[in-house]
Amino acid sequence: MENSYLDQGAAIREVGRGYDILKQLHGLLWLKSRNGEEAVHTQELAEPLFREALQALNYALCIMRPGVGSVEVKSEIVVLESGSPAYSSHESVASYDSNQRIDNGRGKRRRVEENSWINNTSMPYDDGYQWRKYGDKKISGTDFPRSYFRCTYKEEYKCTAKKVVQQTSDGETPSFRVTYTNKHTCNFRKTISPPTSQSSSFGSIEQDSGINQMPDIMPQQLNQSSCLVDANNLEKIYANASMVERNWEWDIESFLMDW
DNA sequence: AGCCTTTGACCAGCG
DNA sequence: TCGCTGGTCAAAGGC
Repeated sequence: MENSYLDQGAAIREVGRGYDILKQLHGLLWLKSRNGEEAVHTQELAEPLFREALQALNYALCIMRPGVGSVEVKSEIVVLESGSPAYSSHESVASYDSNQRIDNGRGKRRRVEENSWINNTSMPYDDGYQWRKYGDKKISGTDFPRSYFRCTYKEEYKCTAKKVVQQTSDGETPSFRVTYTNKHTCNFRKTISPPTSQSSSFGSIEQDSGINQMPDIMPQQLNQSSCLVDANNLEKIYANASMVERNWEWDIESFLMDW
């Protein structure tokens, strides 16, 4: 299979998205180190960003790899907490599933011909998008029911994104196989905006422009912090973080622009 | 009131 | 052709 320019464009966008999220993670690390103490639950904030970045990069790799259908990108995040065993590894496997069947109207099924990919994960329900469950089915040969989700904005924005969550193992860190079908066309995602002099409020659900997304953090996660950082301090920290990253930032961004 | 999940029924693909 | 199975619909109830 030959990649089209459209596919390359999509891949570039996904790589850009992953890069952007990693930048935000870098800012988070600064947030912690500059405050000296555990001012923010860094892990709690960083984890969804890691997952988001991995998902974007996995998807981009799927697009870019020749011979789609055999793509298998494995990546793993291990977050270590001092004084405790490794926080569970988070495994993510993206692949196109050429044998999967999808719907074609009420009850119709056919072999996949459009975009779908699989993500094996231990946290299937928080991927930054809003989903509405529309079905639940016990599948023969499996120990756990399969759940069917569609994008919440299906009607409003004709978003055709869907996902199917199948638990594959139980235990302390249960794993799930999440099959995504179709990319989101609604572009709605949980985001926060950096505080500005005009606004110090955190947290909004806004339409993202595709590449300059802010961290995928819910406002309540910030409010749960034992020591809140006021808006002015946070603004300074964001500014400092972006100064530090400027050295390596240009190389990647110019690459993404030239590619 | 509006959005969500649950759940049984329905329907079409597949062997 | 028929039964099994997986995916979706839609009513009902909950939050």
